[in-house]
Amino acid sequence: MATRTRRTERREKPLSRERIVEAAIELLDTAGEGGLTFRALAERLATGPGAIYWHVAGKDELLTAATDVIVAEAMAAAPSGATPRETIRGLALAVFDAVDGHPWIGGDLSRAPARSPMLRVFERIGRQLQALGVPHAAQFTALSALQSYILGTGGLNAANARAQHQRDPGTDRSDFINAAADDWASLDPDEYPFTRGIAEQLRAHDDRVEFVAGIDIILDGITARWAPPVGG
Amino acid sequence: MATRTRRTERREKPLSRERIVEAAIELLDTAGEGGLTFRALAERLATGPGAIYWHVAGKDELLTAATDVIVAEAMAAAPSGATPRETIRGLALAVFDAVDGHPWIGGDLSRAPARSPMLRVFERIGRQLQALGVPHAAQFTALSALQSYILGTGGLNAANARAQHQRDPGTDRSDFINAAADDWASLDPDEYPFTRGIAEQLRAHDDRVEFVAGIDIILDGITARWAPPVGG
DNA sequence: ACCTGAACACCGTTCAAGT
DNA sequence: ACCTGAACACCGTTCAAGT
Repeated sequence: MATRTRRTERREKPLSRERIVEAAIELLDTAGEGGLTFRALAERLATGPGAIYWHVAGKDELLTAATDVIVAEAMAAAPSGATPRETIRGLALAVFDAVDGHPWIGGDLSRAPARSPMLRVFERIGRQLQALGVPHAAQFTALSALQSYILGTGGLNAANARAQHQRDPGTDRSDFINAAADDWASLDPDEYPFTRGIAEQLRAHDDRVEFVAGIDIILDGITARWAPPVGG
Repeated sequence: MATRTRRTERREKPLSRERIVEAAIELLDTAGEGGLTFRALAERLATGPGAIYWHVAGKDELLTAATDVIVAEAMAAAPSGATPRETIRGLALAVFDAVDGHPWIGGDLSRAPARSPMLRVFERIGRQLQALGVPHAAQFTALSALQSYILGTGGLNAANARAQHQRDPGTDRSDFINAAADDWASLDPDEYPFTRGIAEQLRAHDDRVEFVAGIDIILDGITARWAPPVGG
């Protein structure tokens, strides 16, 4: 502490897994998925690429660890609602907002949850399904439907963010949506009557509102089948 | 045609975009997502990597073209059901089975549909929603819910296939599921009571049956809200 | 017009050598 | 125990040169 070596001049804190993951998140948030490089990361940490391998096994593990940090933060912030339905909405929205803020987690969310914070999300949603009165035999099916929907929306939003950034980094989200809506509106009326017809709904929609509407549709379907109407 | 040059000896047909995409699909099906390489592809086509760039813009376009071929084939094979609900089931299952047979399309399905065959899938599903009696103002929301769910399941299945292949290429699907179920069953009862409780349902479930159940749940929710009970 | 294949500018990862 | 950075074995992509 008292002696100041060249190393401590270049780097305030010693290297650690935590600091590496933190730097990786910064890099991913700033430069996108393509920005996470062992060389860029090493430069940011004022070391060589080899040093990182002492603390993490490889790039996959690093990305997974970064995703887990984001999800765990989102979980900690998720409010507990007054009803099971509101709590499920809150948990689902926490995941939605996490992807919105860090689109690069979208691709990694679907990996086998194993012991990740994502397992905790679905544990909590599952308990609310129980509270809703879904019988034991139907719980796996009910949870699976919600899981596919939530992770699917995440993946879709991540893909959209990527496409938007790739087409023109300076472009706004609403410009991107408007371009897509224009595209739909210009489709052949004989081949795509339905898609043409909802082009203006695409233009005017709010991703977050649509997401919650989907959650409610699925919960309606679940409760109609399995939960007593008084409980829903 | 009559003269036989060294080139025609090494390659029966001339290079073409179609042949390149076809070879890419074979490579992806055989060796997985990591197997698609311009060098491997060039070798298979008995040419140099540069030749491929004359016919396709780059790797992204190649992967997209390959995905589109698989989806288009799946669409062509999708049967038209007796009711709107059965037709939607058939279309959704066609996508499900396509991902099952070619897991590498899972990651690419969520890209902006633009003019891809995927747009045709959702056009057809949308028309069935119309036939079901979903009013115009709710059609975008209803379709979005189905879309997120279908693509989400696809992404999840693709991720599972990847994880399974990565952990142990020789392992069977049921071994993989059993290992996950064992994992769930061994979780801390205080922290994960719900997940523990559905471990045996995970072990016994059938992906395809669960997928259709989810489609039905969503359609129940949609019809309960928007379609007259006689029409559902 | 189409193909060739060496070359360029990157990657993730390893590893002998240092402290 | 932890770090360094050159080196290895790859990539996608380009491009001068061929036919």
